Amino acid sequence: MKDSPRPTLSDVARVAGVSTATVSRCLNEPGLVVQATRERVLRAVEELGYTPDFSGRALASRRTNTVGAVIPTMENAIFARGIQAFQEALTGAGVTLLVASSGYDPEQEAQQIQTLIGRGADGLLLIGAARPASTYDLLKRRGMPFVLAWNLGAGDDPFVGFDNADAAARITRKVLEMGHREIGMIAGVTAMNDRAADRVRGVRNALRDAGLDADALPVIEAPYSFEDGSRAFEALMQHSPRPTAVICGNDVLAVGAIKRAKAMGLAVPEDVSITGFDDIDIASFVTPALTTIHVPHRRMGTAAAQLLLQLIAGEQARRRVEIDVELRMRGSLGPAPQTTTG
Amino acid sequence: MKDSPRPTLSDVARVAGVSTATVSRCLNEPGLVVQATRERVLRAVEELGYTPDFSGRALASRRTNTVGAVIPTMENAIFARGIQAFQEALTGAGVTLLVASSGYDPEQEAQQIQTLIGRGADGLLLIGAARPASTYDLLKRRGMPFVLAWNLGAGDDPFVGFDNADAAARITRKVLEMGHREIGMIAGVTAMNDRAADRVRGVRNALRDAGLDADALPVIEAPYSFEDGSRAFEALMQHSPRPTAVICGNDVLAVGAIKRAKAMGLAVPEDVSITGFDDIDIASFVTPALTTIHVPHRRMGTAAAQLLLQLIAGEQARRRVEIDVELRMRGSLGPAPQTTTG
DNA sequence: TTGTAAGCGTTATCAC
DNA sequence: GTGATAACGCTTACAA
Repeated sequence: MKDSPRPTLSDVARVAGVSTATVSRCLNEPGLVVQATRERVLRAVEELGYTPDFSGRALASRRTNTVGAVIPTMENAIFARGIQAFQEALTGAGVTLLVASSGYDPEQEAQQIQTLIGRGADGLLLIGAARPASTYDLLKRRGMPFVLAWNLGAGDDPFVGFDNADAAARITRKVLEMGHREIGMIAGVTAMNDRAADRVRGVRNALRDAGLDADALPVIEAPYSFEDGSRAFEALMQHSPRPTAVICGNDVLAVGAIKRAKAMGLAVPEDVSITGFDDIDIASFVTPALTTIHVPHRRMGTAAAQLLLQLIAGEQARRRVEIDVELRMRGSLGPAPQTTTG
Repeated sequence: MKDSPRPTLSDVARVAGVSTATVSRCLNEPGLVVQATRERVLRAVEELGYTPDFSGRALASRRTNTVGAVIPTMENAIFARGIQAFQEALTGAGVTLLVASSGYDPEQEAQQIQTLIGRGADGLLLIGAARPASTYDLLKRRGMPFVLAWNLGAGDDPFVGFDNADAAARITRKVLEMGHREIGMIAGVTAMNDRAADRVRGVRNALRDAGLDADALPVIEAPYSFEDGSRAFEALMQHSPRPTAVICGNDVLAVGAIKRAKAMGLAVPEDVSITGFDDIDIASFVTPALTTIHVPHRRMGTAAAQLLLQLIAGEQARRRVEIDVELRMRGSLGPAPQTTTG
């Protein structure tokens, strides 16, 4: 069990008594090689434990069969799900996925994109649409196929996503419809996150459309954790007048809010309604279950893979794929309580 | 904004009016090049938007500064967290991470390992210790540094993990200490998952040590989802005698179990106690909060990165890093109810 | 059907 | 300090 150096194509060729070209053909186009030779070669491959070297292959063939994805973080359940599905779809097509994470930092994202290009990625998956023009320039100068996901793309950039602002407006209209007028929002951190920012914008739009003062909406931003959702909720309840409904930028914040509401002795939804966004597993498991926007993250990942593969293959494809999201009405949103001050 | 082919080292060399060797030096050992030349070269790099080609570099230098990780799935929160930390630590050291997922299938894992070796990974992170001997052979024949995580390694294989069986035994002893004698278990799927299997074994060991019949322990296996935890709980409650405590193989199953218990009109922990494992965020957020085993997933990921980097560098290192896990006593585990038939 | 040989983009060893 | 030039492991015309 000693450290043998990695065997190369020529090692295999020597052992099998053929040329390197034949070995290469056996591995890539077995049909071009006669059975007897093929068996001899494969036996040598087996014996030496040969694995093709990716760099050599990529360099010679100018193809990598690789795509890259730059996501903000794996610790967000929605990306974990979506990327898992994205990967499964790629694997099915014989393509390898390289994942990098940017920590929501556009500079890091640009850096990671450079790295992935350097690694020969045939195409890229990126999250959201907001990034420096320089990053788009880079992509386009290189003719690098890319797909944006989890949001709509601007211009004619290819995307597989949905309108975060519109969805947020939809859930807000529902809240208004239930009679709420004192509304607060717990948003995800909007800096460098167009999805979070769009959701805030959507809520404001809906308020404005209903003739309310959108600027008066109290918004507290919070990182993606139950605990931060809880804290933000408590802070929001200090606002006067106290909100009867709290719209959250994602389900994790909403679950945190529900928990704190209960701890504060507020009944949900009798005293205060709470809504989420994303419809991750826990949304239907929390009590009361969360009224939220259902986003089919896995389906989005799969569709993104399909589009990206088509773009890479240079096939004709619908470049702008809008994914349907749905309002899921559950127990956490109820009618506004009767005001006692009438 | 047209598709320019990727510029190469010689393009830069030509534009800067120097040799490719000089350009290479500018990028890798700037100290070896005089300032004036360096500036000229860097300007050319900038102008052309040159990015080094990874394959060419890897081929020539026989180094990749890349490590690979093969995890079962990104959809499990504990891996998402641990891998995120692993990646951050690597990035800090200038090393790129390639992530692949195996779907808990040892054959796919072996396949992914081959791919990562082919891509020139300098080292690998693998989850758990149970895999075919052939996989270990492959690794060792190649002299490929690797680190196992989330479990102890056998022999002197390097690992950063903890004793799943021991931890499960610990929580079981606590359950026994609270007076429970009718115990049931909801386990993760144990096929091809040594962590899940070890946890079942640990529970049985503790029962045996307490003089109970370990073989009589009702165990239901369930996939990693709230819903499956719920279903398994309901099934387990049909068992006679009905368990007064249900030990779950992970927090997700436990949260599912708690929810169903409430829906069945059983108070937790008054009527039935429920415990988890992992201590993911939701464990402290569910009501009642989950008694569970706290595993520092991020710390494990960071430590795994450190060990792997040391092994790759050929440095002396403690190869067997056991991570401390702790029993977190919370509301979901209470004293056994008094038997009415006693 | 198989072999020969010319690259692919980089690094690294020599000279100069 | 800088420039030729030979690898690195593989694919792919083109020849045989």
